[in-house]
Amino acid sequence: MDVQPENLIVDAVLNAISEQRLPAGTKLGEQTLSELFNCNRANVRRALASLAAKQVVELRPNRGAFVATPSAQEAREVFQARRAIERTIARQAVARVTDDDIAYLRANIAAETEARIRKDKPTELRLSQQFHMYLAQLSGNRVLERFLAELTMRSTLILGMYPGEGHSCANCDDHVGIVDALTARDEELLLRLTDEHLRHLEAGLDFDLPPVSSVSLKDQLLGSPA
Amino acid sequence: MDVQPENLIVDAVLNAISEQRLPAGTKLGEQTLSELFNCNRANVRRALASLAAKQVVELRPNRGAFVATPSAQEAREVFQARRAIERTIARQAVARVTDDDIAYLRANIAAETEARIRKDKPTELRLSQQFHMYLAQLSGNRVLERFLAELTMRSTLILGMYPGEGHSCANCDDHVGIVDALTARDEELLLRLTDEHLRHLEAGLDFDLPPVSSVSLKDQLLGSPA
DNA sequence: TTAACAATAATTGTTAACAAGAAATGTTAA
DNA sequence: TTAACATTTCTTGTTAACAATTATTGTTAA
Repeated sequence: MDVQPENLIVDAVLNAISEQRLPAGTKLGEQTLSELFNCNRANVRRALASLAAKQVVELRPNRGAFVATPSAQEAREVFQARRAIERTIARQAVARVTDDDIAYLRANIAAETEARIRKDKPTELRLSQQFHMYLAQLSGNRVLERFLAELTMRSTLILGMYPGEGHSCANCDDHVGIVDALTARDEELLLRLTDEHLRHLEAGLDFDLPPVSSVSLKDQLLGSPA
Repeated sequence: MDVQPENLIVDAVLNAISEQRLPAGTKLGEQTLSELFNCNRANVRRALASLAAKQVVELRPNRGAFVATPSAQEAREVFQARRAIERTIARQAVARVTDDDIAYLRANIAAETEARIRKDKPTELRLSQQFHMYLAQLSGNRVLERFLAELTMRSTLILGMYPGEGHSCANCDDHVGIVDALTARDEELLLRLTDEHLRHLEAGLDFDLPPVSSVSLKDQLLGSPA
């Protein structure tokens, strides 16, 4: 059995968003995608509908599909939802985590740190998301896992739209603390650190400055006229 | 601007599931729906894809669309997710609730109680779901609201599949307690009652007895051969 | 009667052509 | 040069016909 082309498209778009190669607002034309993936438009439309259901793509009637552009309000809601969900995930994870899991998580953090030093932002972002999603898998609750998958994706979009100070180091540090709490099976500490970690992320956002001027071709071709 | 037929279909199916007129496992044929709603198959397929994204419909390749049949494991996951989400919703609600909201909620409970006495199960189910969704709206968090909409829908399917004792009265009583806690702005009590309410619902399920034999025509035509 | 097989019918999946709408381009007049 | 308008081009939305798969029915042989 071969892979459905629509899933290929969905995964490709999600990966691109995960690594911030696709900025918020980018138009996803049907013909463009159908040529890129050698498939007909029906598959493209299914893929776009699926991405829209995940709130990662916005479908404007007669206008086309665009990478979602979360507002400041949505950003707050996303992070509040993450706190609600990751709290429960953490409680489940601390009860189910094995030594192998902890080894994996530490390796993940090491790779993330290394990516940060290499200034490889895409890899760093992907690994950070992977960290959260691994805990979600660990929880054994696929409903929460699916919800969090959507929320981390939207979080990446939000981080791309409202980039405050680059607090990537703080991110790794937080993750280390979380794994330490997991290792100690200290639930109370884990819950506190998880909540604080998400608040750090949210606090680092800057909603004021950039209305994120159109990322049109002009800027990409001529560079920013400082 | 007229209404998109696909949204009509989605709403109709969701309403039917809300009132348990559509049992889990029911086949949703494309032609059947396209004739019912006087539209072409493209609209039907979009609607079914949308319902599948909400986890309310299962799409089996080359086989068609069926109302989802949540397993016992999924049921547990759904209720755990609800506890996570409704906890945060309750915290937001208690901070934002107005007297008008409380009046609405009490009227809703009254109607629910009356429906129970009338033995009007569909209305009772719909109103119970409405109660939870009103609190979700009150929270002001549309992400959580959307998640809960999916979860309440799946909960109704679950209640239909694994019906334990009819604890509808307990349901109303729980709701009364929740509104009382809201009225008193007693957050701690509210959180406790909300959590307990969801645990009551889950505890009332009976996973053992009915593998829910095919709800095929036979039973509907001949009745159960006691 | 039952089981296996064959033929038929019905349903889903795919494709391409056409219609409708929006964006881009080009033109004209102030 | 700019602004408004008309034309063209491109993109999305819709429809219907066809292909492929599955389910059903009918038949035959044990």
